[in-house]
Amino acid sequence: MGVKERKERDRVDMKELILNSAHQLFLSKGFEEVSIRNIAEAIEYSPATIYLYFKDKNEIFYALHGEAFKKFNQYMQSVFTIKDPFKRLVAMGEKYIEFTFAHPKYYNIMFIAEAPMLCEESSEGWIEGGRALEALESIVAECIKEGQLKKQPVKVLAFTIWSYMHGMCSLELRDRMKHYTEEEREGMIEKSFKIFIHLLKNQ
Amino acid sequence: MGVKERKERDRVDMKELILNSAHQLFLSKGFEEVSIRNIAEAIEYSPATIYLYFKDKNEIFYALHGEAFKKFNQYMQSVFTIKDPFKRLVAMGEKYIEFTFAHPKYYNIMFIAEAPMLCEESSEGWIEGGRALEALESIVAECIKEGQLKKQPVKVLAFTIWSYMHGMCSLELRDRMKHYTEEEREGMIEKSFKIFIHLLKNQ
DNA sequence: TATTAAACTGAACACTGTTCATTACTTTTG
DNA sequence: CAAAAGTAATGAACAGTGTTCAGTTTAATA
Repeated sequence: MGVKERKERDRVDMKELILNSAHQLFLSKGFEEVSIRNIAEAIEYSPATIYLYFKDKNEIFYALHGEAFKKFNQYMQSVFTIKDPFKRLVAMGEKYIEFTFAHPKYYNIMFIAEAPMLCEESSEGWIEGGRALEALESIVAECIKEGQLKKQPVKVLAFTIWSYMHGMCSLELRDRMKHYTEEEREGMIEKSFKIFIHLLKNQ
Repeated sequence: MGVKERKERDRVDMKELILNSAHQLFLSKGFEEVSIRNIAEAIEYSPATIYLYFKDKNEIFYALHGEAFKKFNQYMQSVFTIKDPFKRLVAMGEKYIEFTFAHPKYYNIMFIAEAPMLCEESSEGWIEGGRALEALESIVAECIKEGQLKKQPVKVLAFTIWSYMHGMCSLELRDRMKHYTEEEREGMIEKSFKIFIHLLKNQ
């Protein structure tokens, strides 16, 4: 009587097959550029079949959104070995920048695209995303406790830092730095990051 | 022999007709949601006609991009009456936030959307956008000269401020603050802005 | 093996941006 | 004024999109 169980396994496998295919296409083509027909063709099924496993295109990319956050958290892992909380904070910022430009397509669905966000709030993608934010908040809290940051509401300060990081990265990703000459632009992000760290510290 | 001139006027008029229609539709429907057929229908021409006046859809929205920046600069005008440069800087930040949430669709094409940016670098849209940035830079320069901001490279510091403003506003616009409870979210932007201003000032 | 249930698909719907041959209109020339 | 030339506008088509659904194929059960 293990039929039901096997069917369930098959369903999960099929979902994974679709997702893997979508993932691969997504990384090579970008977000809006991948079509249901593309995915269907890659796995040699009819486009209609995909709708038996996912509500719509959005649901597929929402799943990728979760994976992107997993990769992001993985990326951050290395900084947690750093003892000094402020140094850890700085390292986290550097890793953030690194991740952004190493995986721009992930960054896009994580923080910029509007499509995949219209989903349920309490599911894998958001949970994984929440973890990253909590990590930042706990570092900020530590920095405050150790007197390396001025005492301030942790959530608000963490959000302020996140805002800056995201603003800078997304302006570059979305090509909004054309006002600057090649020369000015060269190293702008690194210089700005140093300034921001100074702003945080010097008080 | 005023025929050529009249023809040229007609051409400009037609371009304006298309642009106005696109503008209106854009404000009510959003960016990707407006189709060439929508615009054509609104002005009672065939879709193909539009391609006699604009290279593609992108070129149409690039023009709107310029208008958005004009509106933005208009919006900022009021702060220039403020004598004290730091107060002017703060007021500019407040206006920036105000503009973002008063005209989210403008903000989107100005700073977030990737579509209309693939155009020539030295045209109206970018010039108008450059003006806004120059305004910020000159205020920052003034603040430094008057000792209200620590001496630092103007361009980099201005970019840092812009990054923060943009990051915060775009995270909210693109609905990336679901991690926060309604309570936390309430006033988060204002609180963060205050913190950021403190970071800038206290040194 | 016949029946029931689940899985899958072809074709269609209503769209999209864009192109191009053909038609309609306007201006210039003989 | 009529014919030729030039410009403006369009209908229809192309190749694509997300999505739905009636109908077929495949698998499990009685």
